[in-house]
Amino acid sequence: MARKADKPAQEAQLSQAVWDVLAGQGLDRLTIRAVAAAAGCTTGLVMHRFPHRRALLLHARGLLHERTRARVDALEADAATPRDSLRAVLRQALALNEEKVGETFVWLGFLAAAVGDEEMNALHRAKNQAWRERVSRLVAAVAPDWTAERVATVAFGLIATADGAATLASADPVAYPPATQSAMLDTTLTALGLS
Amino acid sequence: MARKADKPAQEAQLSQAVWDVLAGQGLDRLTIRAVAAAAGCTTGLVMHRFPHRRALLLHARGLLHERTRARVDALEADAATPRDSLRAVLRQALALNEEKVGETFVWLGFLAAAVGDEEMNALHRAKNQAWRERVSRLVAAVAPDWTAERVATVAFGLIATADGAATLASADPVAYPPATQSAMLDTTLTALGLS
DNA sequence: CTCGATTGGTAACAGATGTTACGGTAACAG
DNA sequence: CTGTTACCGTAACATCTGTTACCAATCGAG
Repeated sequence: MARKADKPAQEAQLSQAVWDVLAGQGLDRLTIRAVAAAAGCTTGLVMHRFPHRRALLLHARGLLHERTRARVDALEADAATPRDSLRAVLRQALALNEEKVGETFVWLGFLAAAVGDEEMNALHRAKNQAWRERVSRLVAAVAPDWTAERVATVAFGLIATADGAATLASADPVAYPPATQSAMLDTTLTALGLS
Repeated sequence: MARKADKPAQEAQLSQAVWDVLAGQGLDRLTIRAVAAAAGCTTGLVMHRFPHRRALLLHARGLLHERTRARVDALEADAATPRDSLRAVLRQALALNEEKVGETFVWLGFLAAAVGDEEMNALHRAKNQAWRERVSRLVAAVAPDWTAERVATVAFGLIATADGAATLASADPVAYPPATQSAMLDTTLTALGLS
């Protein structure tokens, strides 16, 4: 072998650069050169780590999924009751702070990029299915006597509410501040008998 | 004057072309030439109608808003009771048919394009505020004894749910078919005491 | 120490993109 | 009928994009 190069670390750093550009400048400015500049390297390194642009995006997309999964796992493990767990997991999907606003922008950018890109779309569907199963499991734990159909319907509603609220809040933080998002989530959970 | 040219009609046709490209090929394929091809004209006409690309996108974005506003107005006028009105208006925000799936893709594309584009973002905020006021008004009509704060919170929740469901369903129509979306909305409305 | 392999930067290339300049053409005014 | 003016297609331009080819630097193996 030759030089010591921590490939996974570099790939993670490049993925981070993809996030930064995506959250800060939008999808159309997401170019190889912009990513390289954000990562503090040249386009050469980028193209040595990833065969082409799509591979870079797909890796960054997977890493985003992995990061949120780890965070949600920790939240779920730390919660005392199923109710707390469900609420905490849904709260982390909201755009309650600057970091989450950026993350929602990134999520939105990837979703928009998935239009007309089957592989990206498949990645989204897989991640979303895991997310749906998790919320369904938590709902079932809080309401053990519900039918599977009602659990699925309510889980869908909660996911739509949380993702939709994060999207709205990211695009208009003034109209939907953290306290408003939080109150809305609690109101929804209470109405559904889950709080 | 010279040749007869129905400018508004052409602008609308070009906006429709923007719409088609955005829904069918995604945001990164939304180029002047692609729009011209979809509209069946040349890039010359496009650049004669609009000073630059951004103006074209902004106009198309406004037209999308206008179209949905007209549709929602009609639904609200046709409804017999406030409850029916609220339900009908929220249902049209879902992705219940192929056309609405495409429209959601377009909405998503514009939202992603608004990242890092202040003018586009301002347009989104204005449209969203009108949407929020409308839903708030309908909720208040169904539940006249609620406080203004509860009305606002519930309206936010309903908008987030509908928009989120439309987004999820557009990206994964198999997992979230029309019947599932519809059932979810009714479940949410019932839980909130609005059906 | 030397050779080879690996790493990563430089620069070039082909293609696409937004935009502009120009020319022909059709309709209306007189 | 004719001149003028709005209309719009053609083609060029400069720029930006993804991608590739090439080369210098660096480190481990023998």
